[in-house]
Amino acid sequence: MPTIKDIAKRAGVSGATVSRVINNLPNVKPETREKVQKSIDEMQYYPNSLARGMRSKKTNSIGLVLADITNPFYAETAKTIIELAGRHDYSIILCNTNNDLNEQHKYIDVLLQRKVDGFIFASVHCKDPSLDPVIASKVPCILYNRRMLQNDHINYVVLDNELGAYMAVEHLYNLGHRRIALVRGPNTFSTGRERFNGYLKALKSFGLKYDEKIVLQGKYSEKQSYDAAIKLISSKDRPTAIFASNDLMALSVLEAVISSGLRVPEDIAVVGFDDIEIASHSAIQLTTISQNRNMMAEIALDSLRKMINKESLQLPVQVVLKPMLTVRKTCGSKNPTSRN
Amino acid sequence: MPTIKDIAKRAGVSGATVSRVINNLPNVKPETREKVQKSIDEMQYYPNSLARGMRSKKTNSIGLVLADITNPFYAETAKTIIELAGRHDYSIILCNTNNDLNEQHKYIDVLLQRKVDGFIFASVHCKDPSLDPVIASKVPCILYNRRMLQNDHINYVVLDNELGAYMAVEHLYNLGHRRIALVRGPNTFSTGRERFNGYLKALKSFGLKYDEKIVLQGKYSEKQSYDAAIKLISSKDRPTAIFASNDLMALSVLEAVISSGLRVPEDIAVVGFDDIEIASHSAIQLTTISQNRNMMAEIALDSLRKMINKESLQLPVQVVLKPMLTVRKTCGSKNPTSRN
DNA sequence: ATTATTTGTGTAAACGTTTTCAAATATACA
DNA sequence: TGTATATTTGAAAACGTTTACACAAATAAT
Repeated sequence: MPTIKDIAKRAGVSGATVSRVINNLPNVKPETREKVQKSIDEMQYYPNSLARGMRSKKTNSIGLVLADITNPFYAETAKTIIELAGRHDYSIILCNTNNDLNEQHKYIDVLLQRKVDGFIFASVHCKDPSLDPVIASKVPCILYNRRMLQNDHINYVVLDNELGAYMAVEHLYNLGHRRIALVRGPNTFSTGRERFNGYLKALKSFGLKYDEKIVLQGKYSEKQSYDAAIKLISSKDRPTAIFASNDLMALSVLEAVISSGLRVPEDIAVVGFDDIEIASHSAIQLTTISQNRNMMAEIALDSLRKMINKESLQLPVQVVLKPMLTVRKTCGSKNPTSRN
Repeated sequence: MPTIKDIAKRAGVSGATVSRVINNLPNVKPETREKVQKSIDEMQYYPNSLARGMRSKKTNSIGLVLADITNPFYAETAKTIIELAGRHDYSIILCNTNNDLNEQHKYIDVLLQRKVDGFIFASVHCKDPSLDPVIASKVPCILYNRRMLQNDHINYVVLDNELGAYMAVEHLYNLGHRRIALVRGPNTFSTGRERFNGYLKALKSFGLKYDEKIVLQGKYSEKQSYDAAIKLISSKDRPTAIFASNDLMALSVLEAVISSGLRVPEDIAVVGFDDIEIASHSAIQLTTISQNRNMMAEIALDSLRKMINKESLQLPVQVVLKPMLTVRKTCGSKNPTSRN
């Protein structure tokens, strides 16, 4: 592979001049520039980004650490972030933690060695010591989708999950449901907690009493939600509606309901959370809580870029976006949200 | 950020010795090693991988260039590859081309500058000049899922798409279907071509005549398939079955059928290709062609690693895996493939 | 024509590692 | 004890860029 010196030699100039051409710096005679460019093209020269990074102390890379790329929620996020990052010449190093703190710890180690310019974490645990080295390193960093419990000074972009959950339950209540079950996410995730709190808040505000027998645990994106739903369905005082803490769980709940020979929404209504692509499919038609994922990703990346470039920016960045209720068919409403 | 010199100074040794400790090289006195390690821990030192890469001529990174991360097929692939790569200390730089040759060209440029140790392409076009620089660079490279038309010496792992398509049509034929439509993928993708050929081959072998009126184009993962299905459904000589060239297209076909008020499989049978996760959902139950994606990813990565490490390996690597028919409900078969 | 300024180019140091080579120290063997 | 050998360590060069600085050449101002 040719280096800057090879180009310099062939073009009959010094390395410095080649560098100036590569970086489009001024003070290069047009004909020199042309001569150099010709050599670059002819020799298929690709400037070594390692060497550049060494000097300039910037790698133009961002570590994207996410929970599960096969969850459409994250896939859609990753797509947007890769796209936006690319426009600003950043590459994305993708890490998939499966919500495992050990995995995350290892990936953080690697990314710190790779001297990434910034981190995006989607999604952290409420209490997440694996992030300590990142914070200590002072490398810019922002949380996405889930936030931490303490750590008041850390940047994040999240949804108002409490409000989202409230809206979901409110919708069910307005449709006449009085016994509303929750298949909730883990307490160790802010989303799990906050959506649970929204559920509680809604119950209270509508005068429904909290019944712990119909609040079951379903790990995110796991088939544990299926079992939870089966349990709910077969209980003697069966709920008329199930609110699942995310769409993947809602899909599992749907599976359970269907396989039990019950109908949605006639026998049991179902609401999800996230509005992943498949939720709108005519065979699914899941009523769910939507969020503007593109905006969320955009805010995360823009903030990160500003931190990296030391542009002025009110720190910490702590953005809480508003959710939307998207009504489809799984709750039996007569007024589905119109398609865009 | 501390460097190797800072550690050396604090531990009272030379940089060389620190390097030996970091790399677990022999010939370091145990107490020295300990002393150095202590400094490393205390100072939160992370060896600069750029500098290491400069010397060792290895970046321990692999460029994964894929068509669309929001297509579960690719998301599942990415997950496996990231996981396997991590085990061998490789990081993945993820690029998302949206099947756009220009995008791909830009990403390749970036990856060549980043001096990735290898490339995985999922998925290329039949004719794909954007790959020329990669081939010229001699950086190890393997194609995944789709291959190129000429270029006989390039490595790939693909499925026997022709056979898969044949099996899909055969299944429909055995269920009594005689008028089988195809919503096909682009001719510019090997999968589109090969699956089309398999379709043709099956028609011929079962004595069915090819009718171009029921072979429509549907871009992969686009809603164009929806329109194609609508057209098929509303044609005067309506087909009794539709074979879609991948699952995402099959999902769109299902949408079209449902929204036309027809039933699957009673009025129209549907087969897909890929067996993405959602295909097995009880609300979908898509009969489809399955492939062992994990094995495919594993072969791709293992081969690539061997090329990188210059281990002996029969080149070119050109693996064609066998597909499987997974029978569910969308064709009306009484004998679904048993779940694992 | 002389000086001042601008423009264009090259030299060399620096970025943080790894690795070769040589030197110093420790150990084995007689 | 002396020599041969093995072990442990350090100095310095190299990887491929960018950039500060110096200088030469070209242009502008007097």
